[in-house]
Amino acid sequence: MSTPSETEAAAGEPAASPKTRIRIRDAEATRTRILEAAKREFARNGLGGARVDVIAEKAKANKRMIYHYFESKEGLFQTVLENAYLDIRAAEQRLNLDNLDPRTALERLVRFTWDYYLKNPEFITLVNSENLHRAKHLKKSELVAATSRKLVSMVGGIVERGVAQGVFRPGVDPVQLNITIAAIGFYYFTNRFTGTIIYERDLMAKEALEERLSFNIETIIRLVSA
Amino acid sequence: MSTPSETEAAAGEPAASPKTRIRIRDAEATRTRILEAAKREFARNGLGGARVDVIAEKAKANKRMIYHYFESKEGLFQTVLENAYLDIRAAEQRLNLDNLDPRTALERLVRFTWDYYLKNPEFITLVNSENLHRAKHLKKSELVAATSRKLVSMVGGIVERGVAQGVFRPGVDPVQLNITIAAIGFYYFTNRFTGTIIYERDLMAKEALEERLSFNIETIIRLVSA
DNA sequence: CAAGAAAGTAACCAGTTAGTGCGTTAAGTG
DNA sequence: CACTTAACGCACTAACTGGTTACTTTCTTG
Repeated sequence: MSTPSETEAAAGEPAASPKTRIRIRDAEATRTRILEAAKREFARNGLGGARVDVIAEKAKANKRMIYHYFESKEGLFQTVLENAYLDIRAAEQRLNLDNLDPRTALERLVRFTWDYYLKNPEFITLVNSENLHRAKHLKKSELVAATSRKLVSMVGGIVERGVAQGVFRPGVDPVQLNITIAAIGFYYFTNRFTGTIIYERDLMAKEALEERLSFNIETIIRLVSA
Repeated sequence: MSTPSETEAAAGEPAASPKTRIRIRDAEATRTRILEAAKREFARNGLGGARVDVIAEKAKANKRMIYHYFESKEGLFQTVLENAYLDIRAAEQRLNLDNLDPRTALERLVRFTWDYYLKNPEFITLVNSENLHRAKHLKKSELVAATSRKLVSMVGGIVERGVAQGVFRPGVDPVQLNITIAAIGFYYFTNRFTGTIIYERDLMAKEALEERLSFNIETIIRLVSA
């Protein structure tokens, strides 16, 4: 929020400030604050329900700046959404599953996906909002499609290795597997409110979360086992 | 939609038209038209994005009637949502799974759930919208909770019989199983737009749908098999 | 059949909300 | 230190939108 850094070297005419210098006018920082505030607001209320004024206020930026950097409310949403996808895809790549044995790799992916949804609930709501709008914003992003391709091929690689080692059965479509891994976590979280009523159980209680994760791992392992 | 039912005996005094009598003023019919139009509009745009004027227009009713029958936009949404839940729960009960052998019963439930989502896409969007609003409307409906209880116990019964017959493994939580059956279908449909981009595949193509359904059945059967 | 009740309508309103016009101020540059 | 460029802010608006007021029409019933 506030800027704790020093203003020291600011005096010297031609820049020369080596460290984090206080910048009253910092385009990058403002842009980032807007993006961060927008993510929260869009996640909480959806694209339609989000209020531009609220985003501006929470970002401690002027509303005019939003239109300056992102053109429109939808332009802002598009950027937020694309960043969200790139973030999870990047995190998945960092898992380095190719070095693990197939079973462990798969379990790790299931666990990661679960944890990511749990710790980044905005992701789920953003995706839901985008689907309500028939993916019109995501369609414009070639980058997301490209990085997703990597994920699918990574899972494909795991399955292949598993089959080669005789621990996985052949014929499992990596795309279907991927969808299933996402589904069993995504559904649980996105419907946690209605789910708590339908199943008369606090789905977000610590034990409930642990139980579900175990169940999900079991589901996936049984699905691919030879 | 239209009222095919009998109005005949209603004659008594004047009127006396025996068949589908044109009724300029029909409270029940108007209410139903509003409900139907609202379901579509809420499903297409969510609670926040739906427009009361549009609902009135599509229902061929005056906007004032909406407030007359449902008090508010949210009141209308609540009724639409509750009806949607009651409808799927009733359809599930009609499956009569208790008379089938466990494996067939489970497969039939997976297939039904899938088909229901496919043929009633509004259900999914309504549920999503409700979760965006933290289930504040569904909380008020004791009826939905009660009927859902029946579903869970029905699945519980199937699992028990399966275990008794030695075809299912013991220890499978009916609630988790239920969630998983819903999840693997729900996720696929709710994210069909972003999914088509992410997985670079038309998820709604005929073959894709068939393939997914088979995969889902396989997933569930493997999950419970002894 | 009068009369009240219920169904239906049109015009309207007050509060919002995405988006802008235009002026101000800070930072980089020769 | 002029001068240009980019960041920033205020105040405004045109269009919407949920909800309502006041009124008309049709049905039912004592």
